[in-house]
Amino acid sequence: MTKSIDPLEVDFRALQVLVWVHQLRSFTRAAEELGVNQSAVSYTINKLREVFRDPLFVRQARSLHATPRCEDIVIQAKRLTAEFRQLAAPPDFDPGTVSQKFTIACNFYERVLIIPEIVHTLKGEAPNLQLEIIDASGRGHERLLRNEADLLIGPLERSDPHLYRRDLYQDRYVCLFDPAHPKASAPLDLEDYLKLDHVLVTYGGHWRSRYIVELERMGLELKVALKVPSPAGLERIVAGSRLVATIPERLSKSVGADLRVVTCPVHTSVTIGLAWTTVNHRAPLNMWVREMIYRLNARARKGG
Amino acid sequence: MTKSIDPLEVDFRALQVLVWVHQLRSFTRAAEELGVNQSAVSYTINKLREVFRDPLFVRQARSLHATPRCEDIVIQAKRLTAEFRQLAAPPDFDPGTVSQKFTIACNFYERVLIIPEIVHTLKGEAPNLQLEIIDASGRGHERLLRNEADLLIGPLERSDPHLYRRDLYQDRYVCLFDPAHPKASAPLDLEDYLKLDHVLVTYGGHWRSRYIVELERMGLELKVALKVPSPAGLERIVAGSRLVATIPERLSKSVGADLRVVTCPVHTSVTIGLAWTTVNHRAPLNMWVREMIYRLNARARKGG
DNA sequence: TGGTTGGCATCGAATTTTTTGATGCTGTGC
DNA sequence: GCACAGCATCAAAAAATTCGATGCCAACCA
Repeated sequence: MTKSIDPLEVDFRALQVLVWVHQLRSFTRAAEELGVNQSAVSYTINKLREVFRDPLFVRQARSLHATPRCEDIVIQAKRLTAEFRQLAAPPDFDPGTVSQKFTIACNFYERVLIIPEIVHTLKGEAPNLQLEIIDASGRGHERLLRNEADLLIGPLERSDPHLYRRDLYQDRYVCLFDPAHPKASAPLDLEDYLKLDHVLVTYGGHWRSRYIVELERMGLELKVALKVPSPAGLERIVAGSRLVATIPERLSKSVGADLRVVTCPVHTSVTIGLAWTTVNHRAPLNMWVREMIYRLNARARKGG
Repeated sequence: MTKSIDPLEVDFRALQVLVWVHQLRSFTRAAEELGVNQSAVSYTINKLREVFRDPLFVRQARSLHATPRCEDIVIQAKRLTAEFRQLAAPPDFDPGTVSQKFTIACNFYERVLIIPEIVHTLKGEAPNLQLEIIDASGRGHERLLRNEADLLIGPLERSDPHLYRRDLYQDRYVCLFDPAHPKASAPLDLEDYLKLDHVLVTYGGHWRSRYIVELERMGLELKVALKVPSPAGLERIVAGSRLVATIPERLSKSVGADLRVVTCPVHTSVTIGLAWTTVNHRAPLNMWVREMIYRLNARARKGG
């Protein structure tokens, strides 16, 4: 009779039935309200009676009275269902209130060209966001998969089956010369290019710049006079020297201020894009940040 | 595919499955833990995926990763299930902390003889209880059924099918005389009793004292010289007069201080008891109060 | 006092949901 | 490239829920 039913097999619909019966003081009308048979309501209330070990509702004279315990349970049930509903509702993402952590992995290029604007906009629209920029160190994919970063911005090569990606724009390569360099004024052909003394930016990790890959594909090789891990300080290296550096065009706007910029004769380009994992694919914050970055780069995408 | 499942048909067991999968990072081991088939876990998680419109768990390389939304949901799910468990658990009633309202209906007799001790004990053990004593006005049953009172203490007559009851003790009737009254010293027989001038305590409502009912049953009638609604002030009415009052013995200890008390020749007694409704039958507070009152009257019950 | 009625309880049948066991599929590690 | 781990999926079985009909009880009415 008073067999102990595991409380866990109560569902929120049962609580809903309880609330309606309590509200309407009638099994029959609650059943109508819920669009089910009266005996289904009876069944549900009986189950709840066993779960709570309490009569919940008793008939007194004409009307149905709720026990004190029932009153209590109804109040809690309303709260629990409301909270669960809210939990189940598609999270109405509000940038203004998010206070989550968000980590972006990227490298020098993106830190100089993309990140500042992102940070500015993000901090403006989501002031409480705990934003962190980490160095991808040429291992962006790995860091994504380890959940060390929520989003990777960088030059994307192969399409990794584990990652989602979205391209932002393509960037051509240009060569940086000291303005006094003999080849600095004329258009540069491939033959001349190969004769120059090059500063090679390795970008640290396993990354190999697209123009290097392209040259290799053609069976050619660069005369590398100096290797540097990043374009930081590149300007002062090239200035006043015979060295030539090949870097993405957009980067030259930043680091090539007083240098001569000439189109690179190796016709290829690097694709800058976003990458993320399935874990974050549907996360509202991640989606929102992705969308924002994509929009911020709309101009660059159109070749600006 | 993304069909919208009503969140209300999620039960707490499903949330439990979610929590275990999250904990163990494995459908299979969660299934073992829960003692069900792996495909049942898969089924449940799939249902939750539809409810929450989120993958919840994604496989990445070797391991199962939880989405950010999932992390959030798990935290909430733990809280909700814990709260529901507590709600479903038989309420471990603690008098020290109850702060409910509790209303006792009774009449003059009980207010004088029983209530003071009850109030004292109740306030001692349940300091936050909001206790209210209301006058039954001879309509105690009615007030109970209307939930105006949680408990009725009084002389119980017929056994009302709607009410539960528990008897406390029985009280015989005694007669109060002015000490100077000629009949005050000797034992009183029925013949003399009927010749006396009586003060009849009506107790207000529909109540008829048991000795009156008994006399009636014998076809006898009292010479009523004065009717008063309650024993309040009875002492001063009887003192210095020829009038005789018949009241329950225990009451005479309070209101008959300077009067002569003689056993009433109508051999009957009134039963004082508790009455309550089904609504409160299983309510812990009500049960606790009932038990306490019963214990407090243990002495009286043994004829003290 | 007996008939009528409103409303919850209960029963067997029908329906729906959940579980099971078997099998498929995909990515990993050797 | 093969074997394995582990989730997905399928059909059948089991269990839970709902339905429609009916029972039953108390209240109300004449």
